[in-house]
Amino acid sequence: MDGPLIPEDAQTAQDEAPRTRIQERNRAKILDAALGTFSRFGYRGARVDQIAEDAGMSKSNLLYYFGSKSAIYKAVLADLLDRWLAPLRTLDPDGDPRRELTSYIEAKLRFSAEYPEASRLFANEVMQGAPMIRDVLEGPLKALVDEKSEVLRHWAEKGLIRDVDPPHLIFLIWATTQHYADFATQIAAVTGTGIDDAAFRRSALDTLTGLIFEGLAPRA
Amino acid sequence: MDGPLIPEDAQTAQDEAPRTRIQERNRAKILDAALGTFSRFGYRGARVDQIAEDAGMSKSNLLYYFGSKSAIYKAVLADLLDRWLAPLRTLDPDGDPRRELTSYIEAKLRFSAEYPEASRLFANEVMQGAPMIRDVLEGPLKALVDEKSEVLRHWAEKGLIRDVDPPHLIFLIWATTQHYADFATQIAAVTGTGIDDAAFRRSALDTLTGLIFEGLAPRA
Amino acid sequence: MDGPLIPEDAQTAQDEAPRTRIQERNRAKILDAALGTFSRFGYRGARVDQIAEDAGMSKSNLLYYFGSKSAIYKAVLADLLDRWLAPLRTLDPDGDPRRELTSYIEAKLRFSAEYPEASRLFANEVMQGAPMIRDVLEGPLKALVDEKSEVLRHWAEKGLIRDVDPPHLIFLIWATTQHYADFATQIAAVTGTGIDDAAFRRSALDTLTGLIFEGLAPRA
Amino acid sequence: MDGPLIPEDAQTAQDEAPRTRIQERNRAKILDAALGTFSRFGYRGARVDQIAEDAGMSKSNLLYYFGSKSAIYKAVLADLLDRWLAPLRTLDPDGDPRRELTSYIEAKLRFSAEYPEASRLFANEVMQGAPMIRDVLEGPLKALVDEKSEVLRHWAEKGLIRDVDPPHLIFLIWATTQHYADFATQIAAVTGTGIDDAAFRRSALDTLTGLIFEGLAPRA
DNA sequence: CATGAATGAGAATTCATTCAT
DNA sequence: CATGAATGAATTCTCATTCAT
Repeated sequence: MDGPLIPEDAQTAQDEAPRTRIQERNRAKILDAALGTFSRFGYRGARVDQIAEDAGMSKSNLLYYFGSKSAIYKAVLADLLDRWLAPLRTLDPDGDPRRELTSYIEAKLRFSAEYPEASRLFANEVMQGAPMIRDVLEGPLKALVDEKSEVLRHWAEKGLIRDVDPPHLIFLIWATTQHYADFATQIAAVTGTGIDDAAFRRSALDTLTGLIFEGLAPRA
Repeated sequence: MDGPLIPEDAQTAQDEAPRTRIQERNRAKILDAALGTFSRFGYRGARVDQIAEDAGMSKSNLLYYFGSKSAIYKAVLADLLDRWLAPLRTLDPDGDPRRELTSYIEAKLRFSAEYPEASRLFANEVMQGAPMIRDVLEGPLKALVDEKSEVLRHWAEKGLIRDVDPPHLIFLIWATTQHYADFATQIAAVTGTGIDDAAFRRSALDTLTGLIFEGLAPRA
Repeated sequence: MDGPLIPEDAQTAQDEAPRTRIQERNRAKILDAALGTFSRFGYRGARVDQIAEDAGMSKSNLLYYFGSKSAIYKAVLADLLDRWLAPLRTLDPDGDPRRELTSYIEAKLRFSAEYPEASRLFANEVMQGAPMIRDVLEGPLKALVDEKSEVLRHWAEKGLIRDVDPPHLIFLIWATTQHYADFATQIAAVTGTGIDDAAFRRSALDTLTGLIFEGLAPRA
Repeated sequence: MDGPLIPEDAQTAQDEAPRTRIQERNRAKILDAALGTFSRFGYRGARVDQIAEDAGMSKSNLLYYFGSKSAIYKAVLADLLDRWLAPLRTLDPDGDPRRELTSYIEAKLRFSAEYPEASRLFANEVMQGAPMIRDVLEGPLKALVDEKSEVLRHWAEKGLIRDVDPPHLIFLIWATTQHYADFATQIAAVTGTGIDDAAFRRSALDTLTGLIFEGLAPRA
């Protein structure tokens, strides 16, 4: 549960080659541009030309760094998966449930606000059946969910929270927090603003935690 | 707020051409196949060939019915939009909040279970910036959300529910109920089952309504 | 030198079938529409759909009358070829050169004004190498030109006109008179009017005959 | 009245991209092949495949140079328009009318002999309504004709030529000289030779100038 | 007579990728 | 490192023609 969730392509890895400064920078520019394009159009819809242009280099040069379109896609996915999962990992069994969950939700909302494209790319990949990351979902992710479900059950047993089905609670948090990134267009159409607005993010967090906790809290 | 949300192409609609039996059947077969393909690959990723094959006809014949890929896409979208929105429309201001919201959530979950592809297609369209249905989002959808937000505020004033930000509550319901369709792959990877399983749907509904209402209910 | 220059397609001819009133009318509508389309776009550029639409019938029905696109084209060409050649045929060896040539030029200009599309279609066919009417050009047309060249030479011998190369004179008349139909767009762009304007046609005729005859007339 | 009549596509021109040797050669090969094909079949009838084949390169590579069929067509037209117009520009008001007009006619005949395909392409474009070059016809071309018409009127006033309607004289020259290129097929069918034959060109020029000038010359 | 349904052979582009320099 | 040149395998869409009714 430590290393990268997706192993880099052998082709790309080139363990021997200690990357130069310029290589490092170009790889970063490519991954950044690729994230933007893939998140907007999905894997098949994205064009290598556009990624290259956005990255400010020739298509040929881009393919010099990543041998193929799919290699870029995989690299981008690998890059974001770790960050996507990180927040859940920090959920502390020994912490106060309300505090722990609130800070988790807050972290997820922040992620949606800061990396909406990553969120959308992830959603896209999963919606298409997770062809590239199925292994990650069935392996590390499932393990993590199982582990944290245990934490929730543990809390319930101790009477700290009401007894709910842990996975469904986790899904609710994932769904709602991602929604602000993935459906930003719809939200903007309806409310005129979005998650990148601080006040809006605040009210989203308040409403969300309000709903969740007033429901979770054991009654007197 | 009655007619179809997306007007059919003038070209297609023409003089209200009374479609023959065979036309009706072929159009249906095409729309059905198209929904499957578009929902899996998005607009750009979908191939007309495949839609035709899934619909059991030649590509040429398919294009005899719908002049272009984008025409098919629009027709599919128009078809689903109405169904997607229908449940919210039925929310009755004079009904009991718990009963009303529960049946709304149930309807949405049922939609996710019965038409997961439609749900994913909708999500895909919105995630790409809603190029085709932006008007619908900013017009009819916004109007509907505004209207139902009033209902929620009304209920809060009467002390029937706790005072929450209505749009965020609506987003939460949308997000969670769609999640079961859109992220079915991830859910299956983690839980081994999904929304098409009756028991699972039951527990999803219970957990969801449990969380929402115990939090919405005004305290003594 | 009597029958039609292009024999009708065996397929179309159907000697046995004495055409009904309605058949006759539909054939005429088709030929008319076809002339318009072929003259605008050339053979390859023309679309059967459009001809059918212009003729006010279904594509299938059109193909019931003429078995194929090329059959329509041939029929149109045959129709116009005779009319195109007719004027030259009337040049009378025993008439007054000035009167004969003037009325010939006038007839050609009238043809350009009345049937500009026919003129353009003919031009188009010839410019593409006359694939359909090469036989007519090398046979009947050459014969006719030879015959009338003799007339011109005869006139020259009798001292009625100056001695010029007959074919070049004929070409000059063909070229200039057709120009007003074929290059109508260019002429309109430059002069703001065209051959369909009576005054313009008059001045074209006057200038043309003026140039030709003051040059042809033997000097004292 | 100096720069190219049709501005190159912004896309292509970009930063005055200094073309490499190989680019220059390939562009030339393409334009050459395109001229041949377009002139034979017109815009719609021409096939990109064939142009590529004639240019000795793959269709893909051709499209690497010119992004689309229409871009090639425009480039070809732009290339030829200037050359088509050039001769008229040189008509010198202070020169001797007979000498000036003769050398103009000679230049036009030479153009027809050397670039019959260009002539036919131009004719084709105009006959279809000049969709691409209407602006040129209504602007630069009209201006040029107006200017040279003044020259002719000026000559007439000075008694150097007979008083004729200048535009019609210009049309006569255009029509006849182009005729030898555009209707080469017909001319060959009738005479057995054509403008590419030196003797034939000579007799065409003599007959033409003979006709025109004996008519233009003021009588004693 | 007439039309709707269906199709296969094109035709123009698009696009990831390879090659040479 | 970097880029221009080149390509072949798709991919959408067009269009004349055939078939069934």
